[in-house]
Amino acid sequence: MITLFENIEENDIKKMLKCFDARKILYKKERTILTNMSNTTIFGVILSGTANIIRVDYNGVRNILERLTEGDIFGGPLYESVNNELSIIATSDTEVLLFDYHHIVNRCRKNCEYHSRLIENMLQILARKVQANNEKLLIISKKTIREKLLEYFQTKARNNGSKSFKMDFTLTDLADYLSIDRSAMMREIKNLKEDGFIEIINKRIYLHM
Amino acid sequence: MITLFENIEENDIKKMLKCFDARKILYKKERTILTNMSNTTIFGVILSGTANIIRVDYNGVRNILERLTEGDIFGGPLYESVNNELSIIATSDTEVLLFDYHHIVNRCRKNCEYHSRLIENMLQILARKVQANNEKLLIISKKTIREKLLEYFQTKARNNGSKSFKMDFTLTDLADYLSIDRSAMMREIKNLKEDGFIEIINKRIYLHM
DNA sequence: TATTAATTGTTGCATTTGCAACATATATGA
DNA sequence: TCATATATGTTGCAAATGCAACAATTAATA
Repeated sequence: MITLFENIEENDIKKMLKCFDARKILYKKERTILTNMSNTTIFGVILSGTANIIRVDYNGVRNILERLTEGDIFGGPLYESVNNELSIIATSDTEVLLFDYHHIVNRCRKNCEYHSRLIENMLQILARKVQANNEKLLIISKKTIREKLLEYFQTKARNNGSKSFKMDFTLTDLADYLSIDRSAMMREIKNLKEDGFIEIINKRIYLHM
Repeated sequence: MITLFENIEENDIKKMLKCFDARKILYKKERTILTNMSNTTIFGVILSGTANIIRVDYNGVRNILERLTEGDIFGGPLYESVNNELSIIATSDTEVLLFDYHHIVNRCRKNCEYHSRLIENMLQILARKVQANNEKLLIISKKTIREKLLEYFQTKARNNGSKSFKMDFTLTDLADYLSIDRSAMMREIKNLKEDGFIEIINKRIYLHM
């Protein structure tokens, strides 16, 4: 899986980060990495750890938009025209690299050769993000909770090249990720078990279909 | 709005398209531009016209994933791991340019200078697509039909820099876009009107909030 | 290890939604 | 222009969902 600095010399990376005025920051679990991202060009890369992009609306309803892990990118330009309710929250101790998005898109005067490589990496990462977004759209576009769960489970299993996968969400978070009521989801998971579609053995879900 | 060949000389574009073995094809309204995209690297640009990316599942439920207009890109690599139920359908007479995605990512031996420009344009387009995807995710992540409609209307109006916007979907298509039942949506639109939230005057929606 | 916090599991009930089946209006094409 | 197709609008009803409130289990931490 390509990362932003793939195939760039250690030395060149250092130079670039200096040129970008990049800051490496460690966020403790539960801390807010970014909020109110619209109209900023701040941009980040997860170096280690995990984070969630969440929306909490005026009713206090929490929605997990996306789950970020090592190598993932985030920041203003990707949510530009989007409203101001988004935050990025560390879900474990998480190290991020922050800098201004313009440094990626606009070459500086020096026009370093490795900048081309950076842009190519960025392109790949964005293509992957589009893909992931489309996957999620297809999941939550399903009408019923049952179908959403099945589509989610199948997608996870497929990406795992298997008929099973390890849950990386708590069930509470999964409900917020799928934008459904938790208790209704529990009810449906129970149904899926009873109907023999799935089996859950300590945090691993097995698909029988 | 950046297009794929922005800032590339007319002549260079011609050379590139030859090198890419690109085909320009006209699809009549309602014709299928692509289906079964997973595991292909076929890639396209809309030159003129409009198209929808749709999913029709085993129950015959139609879902409009995305609406494509001039300058938009589409194709295998963006839906790679996604299932095989997707199709791209022309919604008006539509001219597209088709070629293999590899030509974008992998520079050929000639290593033409304008290829860098192409990749930078592609990066911008992808970033915009990520943004658009996130917008849609935030809309359909709302739990109720009422909230989905309001979020959709507000997003459209905001992108229009206004308190109103022109509908570019039929209501039937809007329901498929938002993944909700059409009749239930009509009911809710009626409620929104009665509650004074919106007003619809021939295909233009005015927000009063 | 004891205490507290968080997660999982369950249920009744009101509300929302989807579905089916219409009527009406508007658009399209022979 | 007439006939047909498509889009809009409406309703009753069954099914699915969200909400609230709770118990039981598991995890976190003082």
